Amino acid sequence: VHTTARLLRRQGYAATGLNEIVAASGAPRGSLYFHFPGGKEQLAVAAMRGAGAQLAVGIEQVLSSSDDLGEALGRLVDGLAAGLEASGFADGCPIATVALEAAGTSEPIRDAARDAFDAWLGALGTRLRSAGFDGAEAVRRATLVLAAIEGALILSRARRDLVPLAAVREELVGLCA
Amino acid sequence: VHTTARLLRRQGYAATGLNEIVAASGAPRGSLYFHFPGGKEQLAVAAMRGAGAQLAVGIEQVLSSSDDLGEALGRLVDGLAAGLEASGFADGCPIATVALEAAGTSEPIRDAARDAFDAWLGALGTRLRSAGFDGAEAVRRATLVLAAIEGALILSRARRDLVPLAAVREELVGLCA
Amino acid sequence: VHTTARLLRRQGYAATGLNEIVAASGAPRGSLYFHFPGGKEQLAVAAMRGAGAQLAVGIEQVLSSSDDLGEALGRLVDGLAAGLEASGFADGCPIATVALEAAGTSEPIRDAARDAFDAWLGALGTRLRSAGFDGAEAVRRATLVLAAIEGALILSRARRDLVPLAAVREELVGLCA
Amino acid sequence: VHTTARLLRRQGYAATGLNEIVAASGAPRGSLYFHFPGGKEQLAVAAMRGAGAQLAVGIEQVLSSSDDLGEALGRLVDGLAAGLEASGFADGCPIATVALEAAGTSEPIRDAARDAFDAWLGALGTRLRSAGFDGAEAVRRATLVLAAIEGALILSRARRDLVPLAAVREELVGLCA
DNA sequence: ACTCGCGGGACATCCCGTTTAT
DNA sequence: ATAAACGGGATGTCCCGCGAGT
Repeated sequence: VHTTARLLRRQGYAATGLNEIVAASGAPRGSLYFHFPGGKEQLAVAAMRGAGAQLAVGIEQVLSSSDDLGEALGRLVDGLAAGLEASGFADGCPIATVALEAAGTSEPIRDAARDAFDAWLGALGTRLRSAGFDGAEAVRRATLVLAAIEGALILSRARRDLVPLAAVREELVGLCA
Repeated sequence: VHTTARLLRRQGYAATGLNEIVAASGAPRGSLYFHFPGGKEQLAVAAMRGAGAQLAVGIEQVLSSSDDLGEALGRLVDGLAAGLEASGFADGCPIATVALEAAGTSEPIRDAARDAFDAWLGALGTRLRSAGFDGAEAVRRATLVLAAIEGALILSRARRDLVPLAAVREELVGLCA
Repeated sequence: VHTTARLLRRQGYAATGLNEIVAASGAPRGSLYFHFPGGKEQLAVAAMRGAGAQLAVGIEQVLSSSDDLGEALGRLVDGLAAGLEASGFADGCPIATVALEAAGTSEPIRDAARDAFDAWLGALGTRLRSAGFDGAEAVRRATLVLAAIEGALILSRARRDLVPLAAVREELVGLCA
Repeated sequence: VHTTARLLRRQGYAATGLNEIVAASGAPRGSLYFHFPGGKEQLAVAAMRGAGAQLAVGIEQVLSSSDDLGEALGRLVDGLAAGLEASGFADGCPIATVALEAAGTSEPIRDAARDAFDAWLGALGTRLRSAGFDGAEAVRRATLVLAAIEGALILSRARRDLVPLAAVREELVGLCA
């Protein structure tokens, strides 16, 4: 399950074979359809929900690590950038890749993606409100922050350097200071 | 070729079969490897470069359609949002989907994605400079704008509504006014 | 066990999965290999022997229901035809389907099939002798009757109508009057 | 294709794997779905139609090999018995096995079985009419002959001896002399 | 410039038999 | 005697890339 999340994050849904998952995880092939009768789709949903919840916790921790909003956001982007670089620009957003290719095909996967994004948006919005943004503006600004980070992860993966992430970091910190 | 771009935009690289492409396009099956000896990868690269160049032209046109920067950016997002909604939330960014899943696998595809993003970034940067941003800041702000739009397209596809795009539009317009 | 017989009669041995049996019967999955350590084969043999013995009793009852041999045979065919039609041409001979596909593979299954056929042949032979046929001729005629009925069940299932069974019924009644 | 017919005759539809067919025939695995886009079912139908037509020709030849009806029928049964014994009681009717197990599942297979049986019935009926049977009686008697032969093939395969076939042969010859 | 067919290697699914716990 | 989980093999399907034969 955890292995599935890692592979999905790097390769996406269609490019990740079930054989690859069982080979990489060491899990028994036959047990898969016992635990996940829904097959590949159900497995992907489970992996996405797990990764989404885990990252939500991480986001909340980082955002509450500093009283200064700009510093908190900066640390958030820095953490993602560090993870991306450490993996050789393989580990971007664990949800976005699958969401983009399977959103039009599978409703359960789309739901899992939406829920993950909503959780992250909620954490960002809460932090923004605690920094003085009022309700509606906090939601819009949180959406901008999340979208900009997601987009910067794509750009950085395509370029294999951290320049886009760094630029977005600067801008976001400047905006929210 | 054009059909390939449409399918890749919606389904991504691995989920799009060669049979599907030839069936949807009506093109002769055998001549594919005459025109594209590199096979599926080369075909995808061609589709991405075509779509990237086409969208670059579109971006430049919209950005130069108004002297007011905020209005120009607003129109850009509106155009993308209209296309997304018209396609039933199927047609997002024609590059991002493939870039995310194949960036770690195929270098030519990654190059094509980077070139497309660079072209769009260049158009945005030029427009920002003409609106008064100085060199380095223009590049950073252009990166923020592109990243935010890319991210908002992902969020909107996952939610099947235009709320994230609208929020990002408001924020970007406010920022660049 | 009884469920197994029903499924085997309709689908044959290889097409009937163990999962299907436990799902259809509501029996506990784990106790199957307690009662039938031999697995699927032993289960099939038990089902065949049960169905064979049950049908042997039915045949004897029908054959002894009339002093007139022709009338008795006619009732036998009528009963089978009614069962076939009532099941939507799904329930033919409970032995023949499995016998044909597994005869070359599994000796226990072949034995069970042979025993069932022998029991039915014995009942027919006894009735024919009581109607005046002498020993050797009774056996041959019983074989003809059983074979013709088996064959007619196949033809009727393939056609989804009772015409072949009716034709064979007429001929057999005429022959044995 | 021809290999498919042989395997289906011996093992039936569900027990015959596609792997087994391609291994036994030497045909390329990937070409299979080019020639038979319908997959296993279409392949089985083709095999059944081929075997049915071939056997129809054989039946007509044997039936016209003698002016004496009883002798012609005797030769027909003898030929089938010889083939059955020569194959170690593996090659029975090439249609019946598949018909029994797939008749309830696949309409194309049922159609192919019905057509084969009809062709054989037609050949038998024609021969019976030429021997003096009138129309309706010829059809009924032909049905009896075919059904008895089919049934005797089942009984002989289950017993692994030719006794049932020999008995049916005697009876049929006696009946039609 | 295009068709037909080859070729073999995945793919996701599901099966049957078993062990491990109660 | 029941249940959950293991284990690996086999299923039918379909894919992508390449040749001969026009």
